[in-house]
Amino acid sequence: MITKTEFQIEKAAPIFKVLGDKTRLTMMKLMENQTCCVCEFVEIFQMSQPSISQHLRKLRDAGLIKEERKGQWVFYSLHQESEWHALIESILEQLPSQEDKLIELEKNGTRITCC
Amino acid sequence: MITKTEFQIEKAAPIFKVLGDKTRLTMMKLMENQTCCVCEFVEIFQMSQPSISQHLRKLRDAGLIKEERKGQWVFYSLHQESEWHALIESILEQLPSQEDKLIELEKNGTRITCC
DNA sequence: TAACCATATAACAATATACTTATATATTCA
DNA sequence: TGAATATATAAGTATATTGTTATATGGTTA
Repeated sequence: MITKTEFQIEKAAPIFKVLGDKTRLTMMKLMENQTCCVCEFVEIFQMSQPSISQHLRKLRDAGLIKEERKGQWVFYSLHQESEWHALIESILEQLPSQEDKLIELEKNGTRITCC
Repeated sequence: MITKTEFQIEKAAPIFKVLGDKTRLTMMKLMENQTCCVCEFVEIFQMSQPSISQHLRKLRDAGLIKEERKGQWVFYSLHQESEWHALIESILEQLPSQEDKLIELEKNGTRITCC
């Protein structure tokens, strides 16, 4: 017999797995306070666009973020209505701000066209 | 240049990765309130002893738990002095109790010799 | 409509993960 | 000391993960 608590911990583990990658964890921290565009992430992480898309997909499939299309751009932000949102917030607040990465973009003049 | 915040999030991601497995996450929740013996885990998870040992090693290598040998048995418990302990506690308290798994052992009469 | 941009998906390769079985090590006890 | 018990490690295998390049999709604009 599968008890309720077993079910819950089995649902929680994949949430941590998806957070267990430095790219995705940094993405989540960046989205803690703002909506981010795919092309921003591509700049920030210096990683191929498909790779960024695939990371975002995992976060979205886990229900942690939501997407919003605006013209040709897609913006991602935390999915506030997620059943995991309280847990996620309590985790993110214990991680250091990653806003310097956005500021870095400004400085380099590699700020993105879309935003 | 690697900034301090980059370093920290790069250190945090592997912590979530190690929690991102249902066996290890359940182990952590069980150890939240008590010290557990390897053989208990073997019974609870109905998994081979080497597999249990390997999971415990990952938790230990991440600095999340500590071991204490008592005779032929090895007991594991949360590593309270870990730099991650506050984060870990805040996570575990949001997960459902797994104590029913220990109670189940009692009922089945498969309670372990060591404890 | 055609060219162009942003994003997603597909297919693939390299590496990591989580089991398994076999074996080594450490401790107890007869 | 030798057998028994508990745990750890090694080696191998199947599967999962994360990146890549190539291509498809969707929206914009000339």
